[in-house]
Amino acid sequence: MLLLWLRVLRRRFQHVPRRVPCRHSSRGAKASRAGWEERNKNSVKWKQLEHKGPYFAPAYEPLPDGVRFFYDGKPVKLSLAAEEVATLYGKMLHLECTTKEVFRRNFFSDWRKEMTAEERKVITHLDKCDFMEIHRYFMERTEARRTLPREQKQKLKEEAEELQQEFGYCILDGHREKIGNFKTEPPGLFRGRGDHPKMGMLKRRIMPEDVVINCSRDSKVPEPPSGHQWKEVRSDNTVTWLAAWTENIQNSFKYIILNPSSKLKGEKDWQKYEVARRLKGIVDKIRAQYQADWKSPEMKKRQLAVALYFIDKLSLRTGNEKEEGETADTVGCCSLRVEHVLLHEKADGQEYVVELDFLGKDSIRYNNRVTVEKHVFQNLQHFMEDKDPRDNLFDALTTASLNRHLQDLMEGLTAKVFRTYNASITLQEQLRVLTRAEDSITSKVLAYNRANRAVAVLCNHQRAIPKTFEKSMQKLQQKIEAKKAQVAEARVELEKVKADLRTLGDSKSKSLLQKERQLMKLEERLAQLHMQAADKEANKQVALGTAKLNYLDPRISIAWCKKFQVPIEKIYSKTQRERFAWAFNLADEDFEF
DNA sequence: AATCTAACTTAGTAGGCATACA
DNA sequence: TGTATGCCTACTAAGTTAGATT
Repeated sequence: MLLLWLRVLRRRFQHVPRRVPCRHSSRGAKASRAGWEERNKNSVKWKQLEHKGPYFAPAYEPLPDGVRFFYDGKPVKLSLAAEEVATLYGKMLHLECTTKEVFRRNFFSDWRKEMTAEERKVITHLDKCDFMEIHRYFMERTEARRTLPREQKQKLKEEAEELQQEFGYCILDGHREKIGNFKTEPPGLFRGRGDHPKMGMLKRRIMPEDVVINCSRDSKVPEPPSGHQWKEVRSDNTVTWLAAWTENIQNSFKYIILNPSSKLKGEKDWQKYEVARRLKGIVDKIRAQYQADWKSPEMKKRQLAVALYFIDKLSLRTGNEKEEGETADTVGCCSLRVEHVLLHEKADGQEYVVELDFLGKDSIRYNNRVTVEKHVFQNLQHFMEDKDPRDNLFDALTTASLNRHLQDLMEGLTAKVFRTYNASITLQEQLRVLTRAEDSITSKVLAYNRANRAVAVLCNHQRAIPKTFEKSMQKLQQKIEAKKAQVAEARVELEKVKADLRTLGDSKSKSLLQKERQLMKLEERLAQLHMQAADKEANKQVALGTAKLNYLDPRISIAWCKKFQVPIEKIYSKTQRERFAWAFNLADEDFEF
């Protein structure tokens, strides 16, 4: 107990890098020194790093006098601290999370901590709190900003740009690089995903005193805001972050990091895909091995073989253990429980069907039925025998042991590489199947999106159905109906011209040709609309962006664009092109993943 | 060997913004 | 010229991995 407490204390008040010792610290044993220096040399991320430190969220601005908080029907003037937290809740009143019991309980408990003793005595039930005026005030403010005259908006934009120029860049090894997030996160109420036990807790304001600055020794050290000081200034060139602080919800670090367009990030991205390409070279061997291991007499080996099969075939995440009660209950491959698996000897006319149904990352549901080999099926039956629904399916397996095994198979191989590999190889293959050189650019882009979608489905990248989906779908249907009518009309006209032609001779043959061409065009357009509608429906719940940004080797897409003369702008937005800048010189039209 | 956790990648969403449309 | 629409980006939560510690 005491030990635990000490650990918590240390976690709270120190910020000691544990992975790589500070490069200036003296080393003990001489024998380990060479190894350390070797490792350290590889892990040096920069020689020079200079920046202005984070930009802090604006101080709290008290509510104007006309905006009141009511308790039990009576207006109550809150202390500044209590008022600030009340506004955080009031702003969110229109969101569903404020109706959730856990959210309300956590919020109220944390809010009471900010109250004066006096307030705490009076405000004892959230049900009796009325934030309506606060809510209205913030909604009106948002609305006012939205309807600001053009030149005012322009001015705000310029101010934002100025801020970006001042705080949004750093110097890294002589190059001016964009920072990803140069602002500290403002205080707010924690919005976990899914059934998060901590939703509604107060995420406290970050002060300069919380922030560790990382920059090179000889650089201009950023100035803390006046009257304040940094928690620490250090110079650790084995890490890539510029500043860091501990957040109070999970007690973990938050970092100020570089933008994906930076050289450092780009190189890392390139490396990631190179590892995945190396996997391509030995994946057959790995598959053969895990298939053989399904028959191993060792339970451990069989569990590993079946888990790896899932990771490979279904592109599941590895699935680390999580501390119960600290986060939403979600799982990945290694943390699957018996309750997440259903075995069907026969289903949908197939033998050996496995049904997986669980909440994965971000509490997104994974629900899939898949036919497996008999050995896999029998192994699963065995793994589930005499277990409770809440027991782990792979009880003899951890992510660490899995990754250790993979590391032995190939340097740099970890479980997530399979996701990258399968995603990229699927894109390449689908592009090959779906692209027709003679198609229009529009059709080719459609084909690309379909290939992208195949990957997104594989990786289970979902999104909420867009709020306007039904409406815009209806609109598209109307367009289709209108086009159908046009086609019908064109047909009638064509028939009429044909009839005229028979009675009046060939004097109108030119008009016949014209009508035929017109009909064809309309039919083509109708077919296109049908395709668009089918695509829209298929995309309803599928998020394409995640795969595009994180799993698909950009060289595949760039090569495809070059080969089929599709402008890259049709595939990548401006920021995406900046992010993938590293790939443009590395991919000619016959690049193969 | 198990556990912890720093540092990094991967993830969905809200809302801003540009563009199409009336 | 204002409004609806759909795309894009900022934001930040939630994963993975591996070195250090116990």
